Amino acid sequence: MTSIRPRPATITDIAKRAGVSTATVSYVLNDAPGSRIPESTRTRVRSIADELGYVPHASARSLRKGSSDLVLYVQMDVVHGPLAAEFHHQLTLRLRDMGYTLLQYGGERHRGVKAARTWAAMRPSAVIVEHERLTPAGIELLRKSDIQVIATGVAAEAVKGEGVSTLNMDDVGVGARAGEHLLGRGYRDLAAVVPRGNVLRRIGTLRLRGLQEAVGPAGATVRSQDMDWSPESAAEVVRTWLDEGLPEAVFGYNDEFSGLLLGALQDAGVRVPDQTALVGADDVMLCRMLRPRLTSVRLEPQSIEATAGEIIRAVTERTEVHLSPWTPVLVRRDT
Amino acid sequence: MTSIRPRPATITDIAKRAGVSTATVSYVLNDAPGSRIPESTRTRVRSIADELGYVPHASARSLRKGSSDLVLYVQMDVVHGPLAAEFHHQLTLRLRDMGYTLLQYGGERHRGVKAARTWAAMRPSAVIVEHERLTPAGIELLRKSDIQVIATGVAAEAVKGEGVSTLNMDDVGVGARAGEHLLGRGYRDLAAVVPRGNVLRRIGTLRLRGLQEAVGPAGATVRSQDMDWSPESAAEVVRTWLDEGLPEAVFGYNDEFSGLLLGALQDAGVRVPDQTALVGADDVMLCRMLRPRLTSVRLEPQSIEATAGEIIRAVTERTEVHLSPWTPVLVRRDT
DNA sequence: AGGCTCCGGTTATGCGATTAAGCTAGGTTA
DNA sequence: TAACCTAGCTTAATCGCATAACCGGAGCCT
Repeated sequence: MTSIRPRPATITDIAKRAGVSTATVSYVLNDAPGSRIPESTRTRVRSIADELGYVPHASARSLRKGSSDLVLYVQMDVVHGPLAAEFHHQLTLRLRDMGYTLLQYGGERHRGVKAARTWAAMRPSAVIVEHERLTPAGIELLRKSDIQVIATGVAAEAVKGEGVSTLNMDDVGVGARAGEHLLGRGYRDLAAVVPRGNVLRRIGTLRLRGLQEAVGPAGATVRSQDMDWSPESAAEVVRTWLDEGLPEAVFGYNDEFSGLLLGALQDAGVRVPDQTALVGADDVMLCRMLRPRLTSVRLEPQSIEATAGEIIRAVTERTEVHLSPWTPVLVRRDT
Repeated sequence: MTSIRPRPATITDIAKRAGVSTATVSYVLNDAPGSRIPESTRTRVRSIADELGYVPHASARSLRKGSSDLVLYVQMDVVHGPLAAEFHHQLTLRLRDMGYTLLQYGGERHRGVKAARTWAAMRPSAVIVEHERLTPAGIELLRKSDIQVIATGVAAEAVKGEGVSTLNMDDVGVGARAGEHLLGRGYRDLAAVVPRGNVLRRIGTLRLRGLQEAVGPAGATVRSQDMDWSPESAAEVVRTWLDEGLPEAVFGYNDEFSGLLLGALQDAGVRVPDQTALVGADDVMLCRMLRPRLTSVRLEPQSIEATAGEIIRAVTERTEVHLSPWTPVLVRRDT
């Protein structure tokens, strides 16, 4: 019952059938410049290759050539906002044009040396990875394998200066923009939530810091509170506010958390924005689904194309680049 | 200025330093069973490997072994809902436990033979891919390279019977469940929207069909309309309804589209659900952010673990499996 | 003394591809 | 007629690794 497993065709197979050497086949299929092979042979080789369904073996090729066309994008959370999605897409296309293959690896949740070993085993040209996953030892290991490292995410700058490129997200700026807006509207008694969970908490803390730094000098205060991504948690937060006295304005970390808060506020009979203003962040479609429509801080890409181009430069020319290609901008709506 | 590029350490480097042959190194590092190498040599080799930051070259290894540990998950859109995300994560972990590496390739938007060639070049053990990207010729090419094919998505069954495994999504069932619910509540004049765009339109059409088949026999009618994923488009749809007469109930394709419709309905002063009921699908968090809370049809995973297990079976044992592991279930809320 | 076993390795080969360096037959030129 | 081209290939080495097969010496048995 064990059917014979098909073996992918190799240049050797083609060579045999065409009655030439593998070298010739290789020259033909790669259109090697300067090789003197007549058109008749070329067509014969090519048609046989076609007939056999030949597909070059990428890793055999890169093993021989000693260079890799692989770029690894390490990211475990598949869902990550429209901005990142667009960026990822652009990057993929442009890398492909440069002869690279961008593969996303969402495998392990691990970090440091262990993670670096996994990535290095694939011998990519570069690894694009959230900076939280990097440790000095991990970076060292990657560099020993001549793999470019590009750190992304919140405060990617933190790992700067070790031969690592960075792609920074100005989360402090996001908070600041929210703060400036609320201050301008005359609010002084502010509140903010910070999400629980490893990665999110970091981002949240930075956004909170931006908010505080923006409103502090004007004498405004910010109460902050942890929150989970659930309606129950939102309700609890709102209950605390009702107990302590409703803040004049709330910065809800991002649109999704703000959406939960808005629901909870409405349940509690709080009029938004009359009694309490609300600002989200990311400016996702949700903002325009809710009534009242949610005011938000969006990260405006300065130029996704240009950014992708810089990343490419880091990969191909093996230079170090430091980017922070999103400008936080307030989008004012009803809340 | 051209600094010398570091060369990743190889077993040859280790062998030289340790004063043994590469074979010994290989045996040691792979803990080859049955080889008789004393502990003293083992520790020496291992510590040198460590010192050099040695990481095995995955593709050299698989080239030699003649087998690939790569499974390719071809998926363009990074954002694909929480269900798909969870599934992807499970799959990754379980495949890893079996010694496979799941990589996501979102490269090209292309399909058919050209796409198949790209995938085949990486010599994966299996390719998991939306069935829309597969053509008979493409499948043929993959099979020639001994690559397992697993088709996913809407009506993946369409490509059944060619040695291809399928992972089907019961979108007809989603529509049906919505229909049954609305019928049960006594509505007879229904409306539905179908998203524009290649992939979404297919899903939408299937959900619509399910709805129609469920309510048709009872004499209910379904008006359907195209819609874009934008507030403007939602407003236009609502305007049409106001002109033609408000439907008693609406099936909004999914939660996101329903959210937009809800906003537009509220803007038009329509009371939901009193004047018009609304049912979404996917049961995302958004449902619990909106007020009124959105009723939705969720695809309940029968067992993500079991499903992942079956996929693994297809990959490892090279068998053909056909799965449809999500059951559509109505989640009743306010609308 | 000769044969056997076991230890601690080594040698050799090949996976699929690339590529520098040959090599041969036929034609051209001095 | 000999020397020299050139077209059209082929040979062989190599990338990093795995693995079957082998090998020399020490110790033991008969």
